[in-house]
Amino acid sequence: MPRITREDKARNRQNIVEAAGRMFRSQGVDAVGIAELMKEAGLTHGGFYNHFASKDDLAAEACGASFEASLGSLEQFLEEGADLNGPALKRVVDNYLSAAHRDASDGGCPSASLVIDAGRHSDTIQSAYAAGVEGYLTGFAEEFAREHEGELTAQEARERAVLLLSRLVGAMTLARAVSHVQPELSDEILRTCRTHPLD
Amino acid sequence: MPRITREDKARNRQNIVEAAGRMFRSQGVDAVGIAELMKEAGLTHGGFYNHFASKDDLAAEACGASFEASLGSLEQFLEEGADLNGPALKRVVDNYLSAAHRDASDGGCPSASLVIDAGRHSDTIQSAYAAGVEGYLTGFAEEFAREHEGELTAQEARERAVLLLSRLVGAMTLARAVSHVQPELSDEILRTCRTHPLD
DNA sequence: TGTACATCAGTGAACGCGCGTTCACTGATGTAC
DNA sequence: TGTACATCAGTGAACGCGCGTTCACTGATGTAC
Repeated sequence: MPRITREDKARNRQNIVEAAGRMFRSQGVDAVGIAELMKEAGLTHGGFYNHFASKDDLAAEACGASFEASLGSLEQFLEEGADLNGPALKRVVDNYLSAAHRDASDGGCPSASLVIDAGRHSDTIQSAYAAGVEGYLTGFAEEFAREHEGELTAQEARERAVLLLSRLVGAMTLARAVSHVQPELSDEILRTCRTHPLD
Repeated sequence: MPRITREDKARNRQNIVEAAGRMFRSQGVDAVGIAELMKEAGLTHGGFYNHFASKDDLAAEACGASFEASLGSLEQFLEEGADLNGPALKRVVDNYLSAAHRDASDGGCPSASLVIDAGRHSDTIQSAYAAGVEGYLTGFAEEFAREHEGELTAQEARERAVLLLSRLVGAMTLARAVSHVQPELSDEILRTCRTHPLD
């Protein structure tokens, strides 16, 4: 029917979601326009509404997709880590609180990048965000339980997950907030929280 | 010279800064328009540029003023706390990670409310934000040193301050991000971090 | 398999709107004498 | 102290701009026969 194939349409849609995922995370939902976003996906702005009912709808889907990708990486990281020496979560933390993640052009972990956007936009976005956060907490809690088998109750593992994610998100958002004017302070925040992730 | 007295002008200016402080913290800098903000201060939008060179300039000043007020409250809280039984910082944490603070209509602590705005706006704002964060860290570190006199090196007190602020900011922003769609998760985050602020 | 045609993804101009900012105007205040 | 006048804070209309969204149009694709 269209002047492109169905496969092309599906690919275009996916390109939009992925571009939005990156741009919304790195610049914030409000700071990215439809035209800019469609251009990044290799299209013109007019076609946007062939794929999504509104910008908010796309934001919610992009948020969900970003979390899905991010959680996928986390799972993979933890599985690989099980074979190496040293606790895998420690390596997750070192990666999370790295300068590279702070400066990531794709915005990095959605838990940190979208934490303010989630609260300030539609409930659709907030629901996708909350589901992603729950995914992170579950993943962390499972890993805590695995690394301290028999020593931690499920409740304690869950608590540690909440404590860890709060620390990670706080440290990363703070580090980003001051990185341009106080790079040493930004580095100090990351370094300190890397060294004592659960103190 | 003007049709109001100099005192009136100064009072108007202060009203604008205070209104901006509240509104920027609770809704974000971009979400608040000049007209809306001037109305809240009891004025019309045209007069804005008699007081400030740009919206960014006001945002920076409002950020600084919000931190000043916030740090003032903190100092006072800590001084009062010295007389009471129980560590004062524990009470600071309980206050910070309360549902009331999460839902505060004035946006609450600028460290948490402006953490994303700081990174995404002009360096003027970011500088004011970074100075405020440094103020919080110094205040916390001093109190840690006071409460554990002789047990902590200055370095260790500073580290604890960084760890605590990261936890507080992360927990508060996460709790706010999910509060409308997952109120139980939001409460869980606050409760867990209240119970184990430095674990 | 071949042909005629309806579909609809993509295009880019256009719409309405709200934003930050500018401007001509006003009139009470502060100043100069 | 009293008067004449210059100043400038406040007002509200207006400007230019970019936004999200809509629309008429296009033409290759997918479908019906």
